[in-house]
Amino acid sequence: MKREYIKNIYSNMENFGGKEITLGGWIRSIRDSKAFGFIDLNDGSCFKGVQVVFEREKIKNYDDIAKLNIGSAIIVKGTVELTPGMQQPFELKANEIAVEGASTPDYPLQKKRHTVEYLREQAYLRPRTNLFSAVFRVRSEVAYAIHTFFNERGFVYVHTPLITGSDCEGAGEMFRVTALNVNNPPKNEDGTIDWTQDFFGKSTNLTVSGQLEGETYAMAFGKIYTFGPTFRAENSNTARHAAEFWMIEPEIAFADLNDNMELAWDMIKHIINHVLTKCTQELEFFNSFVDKTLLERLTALAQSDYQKVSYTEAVKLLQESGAEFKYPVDWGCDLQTEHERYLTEQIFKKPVFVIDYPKEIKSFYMRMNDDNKTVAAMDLLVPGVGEIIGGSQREERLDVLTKRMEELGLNENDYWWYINLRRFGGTKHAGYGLGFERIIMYLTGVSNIRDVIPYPRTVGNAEY
RNA sequence: UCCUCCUUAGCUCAGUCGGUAGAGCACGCGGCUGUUAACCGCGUUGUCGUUGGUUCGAGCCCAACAGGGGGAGCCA
Repeated sequence: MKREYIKNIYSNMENFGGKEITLGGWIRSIRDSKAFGFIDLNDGSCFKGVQVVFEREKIKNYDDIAKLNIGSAIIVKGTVELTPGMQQPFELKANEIAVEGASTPDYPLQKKRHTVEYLREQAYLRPRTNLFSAVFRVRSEVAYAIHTFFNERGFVYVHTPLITGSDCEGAGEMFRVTALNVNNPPKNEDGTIDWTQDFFGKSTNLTVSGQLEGETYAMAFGKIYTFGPTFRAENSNTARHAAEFWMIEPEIAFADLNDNMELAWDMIKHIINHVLTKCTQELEFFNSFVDKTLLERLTALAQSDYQKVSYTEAVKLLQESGAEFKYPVDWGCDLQTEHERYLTEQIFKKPVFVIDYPKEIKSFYMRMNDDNKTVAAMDLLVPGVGEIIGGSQREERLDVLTKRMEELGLNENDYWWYINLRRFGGTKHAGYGLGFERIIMYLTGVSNIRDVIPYPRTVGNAEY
C-alpha cells in the first residue's frame, strides 16, 4: 500500500488538489446524516488531521462506516479537495474506506475534553489526544534539537553508565540494582548482606547523574555531553519530580562559569528557535488551551541575552523587595521555592542565572571562589517551572578539592579516579545538568511532569 | 515525609436541612443534503472510593485506609 501522510499534504496543498491518495489513520470524531458523513481522521504524521467526507452514493459499506466508534483504525482511498474559505484548507472525498480495526462504544477517550488526571490513567491511549500528541511530538523535536546543537558545535556524545558501582554520586537517594535473592541474600558474619556475592561482586545502584564520568571524557575530548535517563529514589511528591527522568549534562574543558552560562543560554535559544519553526501547530495549540502567554514568552526569549545575578545580590533584592515570605531571606540560607519564583517571575520576569552560592549549600566538586565563601555555581530559574539547569565550574585544584572533601567528611578512596583527574593533566572545566522534562514543561506550558513523559515513574506509581 | 482539598453513571459535574439518585456529554434507536465538541426527538446506564461507626433513616455526620489534585522540603 502506498500510504500518503497528512503532514505532506499540509506542506504542499496545491500539488495534492484533485489527486487520489490513500491515508491510514484513527478516527477522532465521526458524524453522519442520511446521505453523507464526516470523519476527523488523524494519522499521527502531524498535529492536525484531515476531514474525510463519505457519501452513501460512493461508499459501498456506508452504514458500516457510519456506525464506527471513535478510535477505529481505517484506510481511506479518496480525492484531495481544496476547500479555501472552509474551516479546513482541504478535505478528503472518500472513494473507498476499509476498516482495519474497529473500536468499541466503551473506548475510553471521548471527543469531549478530558482531565489530564483521567488521561494519565489511560496512559496507553493518551498520545491519541490533541494535548499529548502535541506534547510528545515537541518532546521528540527537542531531543533532536539538543543533539544537533551539541553535534554542530563539536561535542562528543558520551554514554555514561546507568548501573553505577560508585555509591557516592552525591545527588540523591539511589535505587539498588541486585541479582541476589531478596528473600534470602547471602550474609556476612555480622548479619549484613554480603555484596561480594552479588552479580558485579559489589553493591551497585542506578545512576543519579553522569557528571563525574562525564568529566573524565571532557578531559579527553574537550567538549562532551550526555543525554540519558537518570534515577532518583527520593520520596518527593511534586509536579516537578519523577523517579525516572532524562537529563542532558554537557561538560567543557578549559572553560569557566561564564563560558558555561553562555553555552547553556545558546542551547536554550537553539531549542526554542527549533521548536518555534518546527512545531508551530503544537505551539499554537498550547497557546490557545494551556498557556495564553506561551508564544509571546518564547518569541521574546529567543531574541534576548541572558540575565545573571549573584546569590548575594539576589538575597539583597529579595530583602529590599518588601515582599512577605513564609521563610525569611538571609545570606547563607538556600533559596526557597517562593524566593526563586519571586526572583524569576516578579523581579526579572524572565529566566535568570543565579550564581556564586555559599559553599555550605552546594556540592564538594564546585570551584571555590576567591572570597573563600562562595563557589562558582549556577542555577537557571525560569518562570512557572523553577530550576531547569543546575551547574558549576568544577574544582580543578587538587589540594582545594581534597581539603573540601575532608571538610565534608567524604572518603577520598570512593573518588580515587575523580581525584586523579586533577593529577593527570587537569584543567579548569565546567558543566551543567538540564532536566529534559522540565524544559518540555517550560516549552509547552504543561504544569505536571507526569504529562511530559510517556509512562511516568513517581513515588508509589509504576503503572504500565 | 508534612500541610491542604477532592473521590457520585463510561466522562464532566450537581445533589438544599440527614428522608431513599440527577443534568450534559458518551452509547442505542429514529430524523436531518455541509457538519466540524454538529443538531432535533426518544431511550439505556449507579457497590455514591473502601471498611467500620453514629442514627428510625447516611451520597451528606464521625474514624481509619486507599487513590488523586494543589502546596512545602529535596532537586533536574
